[in-house]
Amino acid sequence: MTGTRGYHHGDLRRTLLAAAVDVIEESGPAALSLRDLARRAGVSHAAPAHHFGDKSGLLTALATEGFHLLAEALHDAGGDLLDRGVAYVDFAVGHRAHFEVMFRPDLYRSDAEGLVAARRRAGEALHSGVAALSRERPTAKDPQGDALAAWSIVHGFATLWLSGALPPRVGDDPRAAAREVIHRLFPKP
Amino acid sequence: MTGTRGYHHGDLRRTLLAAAVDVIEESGPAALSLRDLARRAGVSHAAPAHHFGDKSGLLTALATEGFHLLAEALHDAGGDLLDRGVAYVDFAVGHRAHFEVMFRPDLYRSDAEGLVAARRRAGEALHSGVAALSRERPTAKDPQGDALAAWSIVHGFATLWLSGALPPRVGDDPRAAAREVIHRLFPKP
DNA sequence: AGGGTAACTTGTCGACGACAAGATTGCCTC
DNA sequence: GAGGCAATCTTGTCGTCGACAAGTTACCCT
Repeated sequence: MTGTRGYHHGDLRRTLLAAAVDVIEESGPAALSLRDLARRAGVSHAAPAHHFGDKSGLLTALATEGFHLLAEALHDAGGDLLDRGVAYVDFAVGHRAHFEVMFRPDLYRSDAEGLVAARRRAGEALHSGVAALSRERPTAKDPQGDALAAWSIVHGFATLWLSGALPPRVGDDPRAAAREVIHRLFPKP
Repeated sequence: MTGTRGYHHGDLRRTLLAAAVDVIEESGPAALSLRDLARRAGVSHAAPAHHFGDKSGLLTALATEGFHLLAEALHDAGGDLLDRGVAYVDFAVGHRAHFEVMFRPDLYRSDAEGLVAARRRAGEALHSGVAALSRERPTAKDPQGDALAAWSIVHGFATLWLSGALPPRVGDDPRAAAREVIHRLFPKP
């Protein structure tokens, strides 16, 4: 059913998205080409347009998928704020292609219906982690400010890590390094 | 001398870089086209190649210029860590085109000679701010970890701000919002 | 004055994105 | 089980772009 033989591919949409992830992980979003994706999937050069409309349609789908995956990853990380922060970084490193597209709204249609919903879902998962913080640290006066600071520090660390801008001494374990960085923002007794 | 008349443009290199900044600020780096820049400057479609070799050459020059500007901005901000952090965010917002290219190494030649030097200069300006912190807070045990956390939080805030991902309630003054966020990482007595 | 060289032009090629129009297949209904 | 219908994919084409090659112009220096 998912075989590639025959006139109908069977699962071309998913195949194209997976190929896009491969290309972006190898060479970045700038190197993405619909014709190349079609070649990798073994279909004609115009086949992708049927599923995504145009290039930004494909990237919209990729970003939407990314926000859903991020929301799930944050959910699975449990209620602890530190763990959620590490999960955020872990998602960025483990789904680098999705992450690189998600925060580049000039590449896709940021007002697309499914995307808006997925982004809101991820945003809520992000905020509920900070709500847990307010419970365990009653001294916190401004949970929204805490949320912004937490989001900034994990997002910045992830972005710097992915761009290769960090000095080598940071090491090669993003989870451990992220944990230390987040710990500085919310020190535990 | 800098007039556009005659066969020789006079200052084409700078004109092209300025036009690239305009395009990127309007539509992002993905929309950049050498032929469009040439049209804006009133020269032939192949003129840019003479100055920059190819597209990544132009973006290498833009990133190099960006790192120099960032180093100067950090220097001018003075010795206080908080002020330097605000200056970092202010640079990102005020030179959004440069900033967006600088941390996207897949767009340019990250091993180019001038670029490596400029990036190191900016890195030193970033670190010397944290050295000042160690002086005023002798309790700090790990200045390199502090530097990484500080860089992460300002870089993350700037990136989120530029991507438009922040909720509207953060307001429209990036300097003030950045100051609050950084203050959470390094609270003053 | 004149030659050398940097700066710019014209011309061309292959690749890409987008669009149009046609071919094929699975499915649904009667 | 036969016909029709819609979704899926193909072929063909156009304008634009990046890159390269080869030629042209103007500045500069002695």
